[in-house]
Amino acid sequence: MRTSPISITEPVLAWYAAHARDLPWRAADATPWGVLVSEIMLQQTPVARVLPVWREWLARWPTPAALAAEPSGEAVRAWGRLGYPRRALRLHQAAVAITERHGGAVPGDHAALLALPGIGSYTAAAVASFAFGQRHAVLDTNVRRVLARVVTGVEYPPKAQTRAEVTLAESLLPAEPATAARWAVAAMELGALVCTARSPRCVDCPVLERCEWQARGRPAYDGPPRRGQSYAGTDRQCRGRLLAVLREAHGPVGKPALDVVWSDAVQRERALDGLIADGLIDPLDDGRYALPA
DNA sequence: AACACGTGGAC
DNA sequence: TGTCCAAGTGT
Repeated sequence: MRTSPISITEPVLAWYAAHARDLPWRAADATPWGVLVSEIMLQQTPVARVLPVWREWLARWPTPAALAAEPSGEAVRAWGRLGYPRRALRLHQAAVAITERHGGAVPGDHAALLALPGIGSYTAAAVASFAFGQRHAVLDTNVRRVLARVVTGVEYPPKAQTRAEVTLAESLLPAEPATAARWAVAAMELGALVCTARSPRCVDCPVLERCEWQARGRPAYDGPPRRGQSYAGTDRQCRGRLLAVLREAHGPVGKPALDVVWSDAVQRERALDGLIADGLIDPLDDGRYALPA
């Protein structure tokens, strides 16, 4: 452990001031709701794909109450092809909860955020930090990779987040809340732009001289193979096809319209049942199917 | 703790 | 072409 907080945070903050991307949810006029929507959309999803959808959402639903007033199916439809559509459903549920329990204002309290559907440890810390300027360890995949390299000296963090990582992230947090919040977003940005998973741009790194991975000669990852997620032919792909039919339809659709998008009937029924169980598709009394009301 | 959960761009 | 990966959460 070759770290004192100042030695890493200072250069990263300076680098961020000069190289941060100009993203709308970081603008001075961004609301906590805008930040929250961005954080949910960005889960496992690249910035470039989120940008246009985020703009549509914020223009259409500028407040949690505006979204809560619409059927959840509208959220699912407007989610488009971002993937993991249950996020849209949970964001709608969160909007309802915020409207009912918090008077329509996104809570700044970490515990209150954590209690909202679809918001876990990372997102609660991110919203509290980015939207409310609070001091929290914000540990996402970018930050975990940066710390693994710079501090621990290995190419990739462990598969599952460890207590040690949380402790390390907390130990690096600047004392001032406002500075801590800037460090949180700066460390993420460094991971997203410079300390990337593949082909890191070490020549552009503000902490190259303090990087333990660099000091060790950038040894390649040595550990159990990192999970490769197959997709073609899976229930996931089948669910995606099924839901796409509903998203693109104007109203309810009959069973045949769903049947034609997947040939394996057993798998198709299983996937449809799953979508219904998840609340992403409503089976109507007349035998047709629709996005949820 | 491991697994399910979408989608598409990059190499 | 297939693999890897992108600001995780819920079970």
